[in-house]
Amino acid sequence: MGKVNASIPKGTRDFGPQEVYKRQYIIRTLREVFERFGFQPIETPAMEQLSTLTGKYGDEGDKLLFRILNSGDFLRKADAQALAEKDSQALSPSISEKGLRYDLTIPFARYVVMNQHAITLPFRRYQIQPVWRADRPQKGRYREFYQCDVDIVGTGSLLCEAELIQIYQQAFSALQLPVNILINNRKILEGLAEVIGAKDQFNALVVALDKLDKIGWEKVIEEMERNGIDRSKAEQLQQIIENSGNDLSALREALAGSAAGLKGIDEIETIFSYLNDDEKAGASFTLTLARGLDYYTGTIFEVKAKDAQMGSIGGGGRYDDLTGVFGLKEVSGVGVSFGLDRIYDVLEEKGLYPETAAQGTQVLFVNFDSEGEAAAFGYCRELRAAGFRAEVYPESAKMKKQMKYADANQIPFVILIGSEERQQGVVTLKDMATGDQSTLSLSAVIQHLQEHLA
RNA sequence: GUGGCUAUAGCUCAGCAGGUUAGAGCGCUGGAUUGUGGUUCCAGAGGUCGCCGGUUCAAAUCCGGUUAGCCACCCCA
Repeated sequence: MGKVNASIPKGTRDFGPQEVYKRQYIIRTLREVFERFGFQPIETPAMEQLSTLTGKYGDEGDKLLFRILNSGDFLRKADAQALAEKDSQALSPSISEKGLRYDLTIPFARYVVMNQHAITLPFRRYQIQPVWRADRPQKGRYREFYQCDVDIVGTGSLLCEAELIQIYQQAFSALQLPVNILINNRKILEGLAEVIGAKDQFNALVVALDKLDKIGWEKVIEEMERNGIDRSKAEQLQQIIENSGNDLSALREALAGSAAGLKGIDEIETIFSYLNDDEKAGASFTLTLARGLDYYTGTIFEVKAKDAQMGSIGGGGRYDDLTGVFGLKEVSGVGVSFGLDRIYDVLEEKGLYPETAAQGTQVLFVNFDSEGEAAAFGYCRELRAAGFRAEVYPESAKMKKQMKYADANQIPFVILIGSEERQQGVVTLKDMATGDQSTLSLSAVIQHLQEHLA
């Protein structure tokens, strides 16, 4: 076999031990919060039927789906005409029936429909798994990344929205990461479109408005015009938004002509009424927040880390009829997602990992010779039984090499058992941070470690 | 899908008005120190300069192509 270049696909990454420890720390923290709120874990397959995935994320989303080539002699069953014309898009359905999941929400909707018999609504689930998007990678954007989703389906209660805000706050508080939580309601945006008479260009309006912070009113209006919204209507929208800002009562007057808009305002007010003062302070109604995904129908959320060069690290919203496309009507759901990889990047950038995030070996036994090795192996067994993470260096290499190994792996304690120690039935314990050494019995070692390791 | 930048040792990079033998720091190996790492000193190994082609007496250096990575746009976690 020829030598192949060692590489991994664009937009994917290997994670070394230190990185995995940190990722596990984030996941552990999130899971604790999720479970505190009564959410239950599920997992779904990496691949789904392509029919489950297509058409759910808009045209853009469909392009970003990773498709899995059928096994076997797939060309024999391929659409002959599409193949002859080299029409990839038309050919695709006949040679690819499966795809990698694009998010966790659609697979969850599919799960709910398929497992109706086994779950009791309302159902609270969390799910921490990778998703894949055939995007062009860049900072904070990967082709394989983890989402950590919490959703409640089977109730339209706005208590759920309030809980999700609490979950965001408690999770990021536990991670010691300051964030802004932005909240809006799709119905309010619909109300705006209705009031200015641009109901038919709702999507264009929302996509353009979402960029307001970034590009300013002039460019937003230009983009709206490009997408068929009259300039006068766009300017009317600007007027409304500048007048009311994020003030709900002012907005209520402006949207007086829209039933949907007023309902949206009612919903936001109800949600805030459930929150205490601290919680209210950490979440802000943001009229220009407009998440693109087509299925949101009510509240929408987005989370951004404060003072960080990173897009959103979380988002979500309510979808009144998510399971409808799979044949289960009138099941409302609301949920939010945490972007693990982006949270990781921000914590890394800000140096916010606690020292306890690492979970490496705590004690290394130096290997002197075959007799010492056997003694070390036995002591190591006892330390492990006592709950410590311990290992014996597997061969009697030079002491310098073994010490370097302990150093490189940030192992805080080293135990030496040479002939002298063996004769006296003791071991030498070295604290790598201070360099201090002491000769102790194993039970004294255990006591010492219990006092000095977290 | 569109645009910009980059590619030299295991890693981070220098070298590039073309010119003999391609360098540094870190890391690695050995030694100073045959029971002591992280500091210090000495020595050593390690490169078809991403790949293909062109210009030239001569290319890591200039030109074209190609591949890969990064960044931005679109969109998003």
